[in-house]
Amino acid sequence: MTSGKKSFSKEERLKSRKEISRIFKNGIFLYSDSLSLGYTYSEKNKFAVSVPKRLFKSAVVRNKIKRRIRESYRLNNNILHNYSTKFGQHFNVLIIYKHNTPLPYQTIREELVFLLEKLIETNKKRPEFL
RNA sequence: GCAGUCGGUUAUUCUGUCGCUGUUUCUUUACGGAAACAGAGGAAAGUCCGGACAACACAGAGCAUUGCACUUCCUAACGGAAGAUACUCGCGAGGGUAUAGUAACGAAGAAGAAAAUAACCGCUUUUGAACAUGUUUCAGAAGCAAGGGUGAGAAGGUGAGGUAAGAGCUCACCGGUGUCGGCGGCAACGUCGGCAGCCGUUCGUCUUGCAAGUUGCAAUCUCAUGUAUAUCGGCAUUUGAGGGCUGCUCGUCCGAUGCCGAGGGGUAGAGAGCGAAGAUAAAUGACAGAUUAAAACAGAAUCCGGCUUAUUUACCGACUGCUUUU
RNA sequence: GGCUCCGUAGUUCAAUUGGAUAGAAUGGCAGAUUUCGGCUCUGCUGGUUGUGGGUUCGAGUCCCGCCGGGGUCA
Repeated sequence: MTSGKKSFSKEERLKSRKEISRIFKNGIFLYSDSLSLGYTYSEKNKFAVSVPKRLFKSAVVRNKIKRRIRESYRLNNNILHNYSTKFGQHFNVLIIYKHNTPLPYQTIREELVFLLEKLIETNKKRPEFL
């Protein structure tokens, strides 16, 4: 695992259409003020972002939000990787943007960190799902 | 100096830390790693046009449908440039819209007498009757487009002659149409002069010329997974039932490895198409600092050429109006 | 990404070749009826025809540009 480096390459992206629809069908969702996090268990940590076209018509705004979320995941994914190497549990994670105005980078990063820690705590409580 | 018109250019750059996509090279048994280079726009947008490219079964002919229609030049085509004419907005520089033909046919609601073969009111002459004997009233005949209200549009306009009253009925000037000739222009057309007949407007059908097969990269092809050329019924039997994502007809082509119907099964991946940006959950970024400020509109998915729309800052060129000074 | 269709009262739909005040049901409001409410009856209200231009004497209708909402294709 490349947990020491702050990278976000093709390997860590959630690409398969099947996996994403599995999250929507069977996944567990956690919420913060402006983000939703859906996840399932898997063999490797993977990550994807979605910003609905319903909220922002402009492609420029949608791209900007996606880049902010992806960047904050890249800088903070060691939270998830450290947990995985310790307990041997991996996740497919999907982040959906909910807020109807584009938020600055700082607040997005704080909310994402909050959600990732919440994800780890709920799984610590329920190890029987392994 | 201020306000404005038209045309054009520009669309940040640099440093540090971390990171993404592609190509090439090096390295490694392999996973991988390192370096170098390249990495959104003037509109990438809207999808409004046209073309390339691809598939479909396009020989060809006729009919229909749709679109376009001033002139010259450029273009593969859309379209563009420069002009012409008419209308229109602006004090102006300038901007916008339209443009083939008129032989034939049709329409123009309400209002108005009448919407093109114009007599309702009215004007004039005349016949008869009435009694109030008149510049009268009533009834009839004939002539008249000068006046009237309506309307987007009313039978060329003004003046004079003329007449019972009137009228392009005649004349002068003006406007418009057709035609002949001169001059200018490659041309559309402009301008000058002569002649003709006095000449309404809008729209549609129609006629002429040119162009157009349809569907679209989620097209299409290959591989992998899966599988089923399953099964049943009907049609047709060598001439034509049926068949086209291709407007209709003729013709042509396919046609038992056929067509139609019933019934039920499987895939949701990869590559080519696809590019010196080139992905396939889809890259071109985040933070800090500097540049006096980095801002507007906005993010490539087959490519190219236009059109239209959105829009910031700075600058350049040509020109217009107003004001002040010389 | 391509192709394609549609925007009329708060809601569901009409409106002849372009022809006059854009109509109907339902809803809302007021009144009558009832002890009160509902049902019922009567009257009123409600539209810049998505938006901006153009053609025309006249545009919901025809033409062009924007805005918004669907459908479809592998």
